[in-house]
Amino acid sequence: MSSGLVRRGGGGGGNNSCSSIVWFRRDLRIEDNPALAAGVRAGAVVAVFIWAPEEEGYYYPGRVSRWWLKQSLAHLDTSLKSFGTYLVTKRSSDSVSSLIDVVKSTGATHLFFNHLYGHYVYFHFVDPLSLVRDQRAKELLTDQGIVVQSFNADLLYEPWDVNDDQERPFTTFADFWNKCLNMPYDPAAPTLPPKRITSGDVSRCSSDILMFENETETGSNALLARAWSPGWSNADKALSAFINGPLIEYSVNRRKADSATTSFLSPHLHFGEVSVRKVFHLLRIKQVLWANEGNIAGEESVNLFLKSIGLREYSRYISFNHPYSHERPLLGHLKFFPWVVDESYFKAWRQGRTGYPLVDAGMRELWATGWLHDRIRVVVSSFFVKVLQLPWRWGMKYFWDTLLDADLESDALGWQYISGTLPDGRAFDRIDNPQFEGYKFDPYGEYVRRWLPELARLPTEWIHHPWNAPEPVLQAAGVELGMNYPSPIVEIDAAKDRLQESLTEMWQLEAASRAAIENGTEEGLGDSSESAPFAFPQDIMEVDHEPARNHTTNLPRRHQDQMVPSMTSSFLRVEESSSSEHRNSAGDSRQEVPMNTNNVSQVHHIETVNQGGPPIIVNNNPQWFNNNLGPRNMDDTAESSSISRRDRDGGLVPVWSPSSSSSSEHFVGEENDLESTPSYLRRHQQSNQLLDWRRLSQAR
DNA sequence: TGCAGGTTACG
DNA sequence: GTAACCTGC
Repeated sequence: MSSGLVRRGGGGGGNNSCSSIVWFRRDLRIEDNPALAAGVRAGAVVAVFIWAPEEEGYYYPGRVSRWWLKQSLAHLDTSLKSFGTYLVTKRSSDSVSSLIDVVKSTGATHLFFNHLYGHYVYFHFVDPLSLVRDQRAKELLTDQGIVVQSFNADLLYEPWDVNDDQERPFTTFADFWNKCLNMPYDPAAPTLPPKRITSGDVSRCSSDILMFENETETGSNALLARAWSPGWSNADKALSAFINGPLIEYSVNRRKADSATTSFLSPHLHFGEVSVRKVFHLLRIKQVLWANEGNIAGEESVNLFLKSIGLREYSRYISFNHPYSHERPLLGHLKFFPWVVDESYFKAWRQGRTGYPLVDAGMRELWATGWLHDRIRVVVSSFFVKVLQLPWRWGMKYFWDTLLDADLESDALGWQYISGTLPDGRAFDRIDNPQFEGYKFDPYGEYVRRWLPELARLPTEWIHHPWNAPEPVLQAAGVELGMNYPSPIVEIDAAKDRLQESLTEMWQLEAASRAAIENGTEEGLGDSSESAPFAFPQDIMEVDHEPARNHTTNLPRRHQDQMVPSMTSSFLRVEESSSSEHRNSAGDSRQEVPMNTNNVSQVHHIETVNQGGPPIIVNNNPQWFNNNLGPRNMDDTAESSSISRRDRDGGLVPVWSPSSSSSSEHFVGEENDLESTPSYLRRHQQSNQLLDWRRLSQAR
């Protein structure tokens, strides 16, 4: 494996300069990579990637996402070789112990890595937030005598640096983004790649071969390489191509479902192949240029594209401030929404057999390519939540499993926005009509015809509502509704009525639970303890199933936001714990941050039958995250925060603690939430506590 | 210029 | 559905 061409300093050569481990994660790039730059500055570098999908718990990456990762790592390795070293790869179920192994076998004295801000669902450590895990990694390695330093490479501004006038986190996107654009200091300017990288001593550090796909998957992935070129230098080319090409027309074209006028940067950004700060930087240059030229449309385009960058930032911001946002609605009342638990609906949606052409075209494109235009993501997810009224987390999980740019933070934000569970999200009771949206995003029906060949001969007049087409028209087009293309599985009008009823029920339950709390009737209408576990059959991906129709009565409904059926292979069962256990596990012991605690008792994963995939951790009670979160090593908030502004890299990271956003009226509904006894909102009174990581690492 | 009425966008 | 925005009198 060590075919390193130019292994300068290899084989014990790093005699007087120290050797650093650079831990690559979702920052698979050479350019503008602060951790790598720090390693190069310090001396010799051992570049490491650790594949530990078990640490993603429930969110094992989907097939196409793994394909991308594989290509991206190969690309990175090739680059590193040309710079003078190569990528050490490790297969692990525990990143931190693998890091320690690498430290021992290379004699490294430093570890550098870049922050992740996302959700993190690791069974052993039980943390909702990557930063918390990273802090723990830092402490363990510091105890081993390693100097550890971490950096921001993924965001324009660290989440804890963007606050309102009262130093509280924002709860709406527009305010957040406005603040970002008007910060007193610019985002750090992107840096150039190092000139060369001196390799650390990797002679005694073996690499593992990483398996990212099985044989079937290799076949399914064969076509991806035609459309996509993963890897950081390709990402850079894609960025230039977009900025010098389609960007100027972005404001005009961005709504077309079918167009190639979006940036296609999202998978590159997800894996950190391109630095968002570089994107921002180049956009600003164009913005200034076009503003000077009086090019209004160009300026507008930059602003709009910047906004989508801003949404990505905001998704990390939300994850940081609300570590459960991938699991549960940010507005508590949605917990009482009676979701329709109907797998045949779910299946029809996945297979693109809902009877609504725009939705179906989107779902088939997603399945076939792993890609979906942003507008169509909104259409299919909105249909999922509002028309089918399926639990939003199912849809989110399906996106996670199928999207090439699957990104838990962005997708959680998107689904919550669609579900109306953000203060600035869409209204609950708004149903978008796929027929009208069809003519908006795909006015000539070209997109539908591409993905639904059975409708290809239908005239544009009827393409988005074939159920209204006269029989002779259908016949001429070879369309037999209910036979080769389904009739709508749910009528929009019926969905509207049903949605109204559900919302009424939701508000009633919410009021009742509020009343129960005020009366001290503790559990009130608590739903968690009585929601039955939800098992899923294995046939989910079959293609030839005729979706069930006309479920107008007796729809199975649940009030809890169910755990997601696994799309890949698993048959899952969740064992409930008693609600008193919930309270206990959640309510106490937050001062201590036990290290290396195996909280099996809190984790209700009982049965996972799972073919070759990673162990899947199942839990439908998000509280289990809570019990070992907590501040330690706190600094004075104000002081630390001012330091962090001056010295952005490698220094300050706050210990996660719930944000103060619940004091905003927006989240007030959650405040009295009985099921979420230890609700992150309940603990909002605390502000983010800052921890000086550098202090830890300087204890050398 | 000011207002009514229509249109668009909405993270 | 609402609020900002545009248009025509």
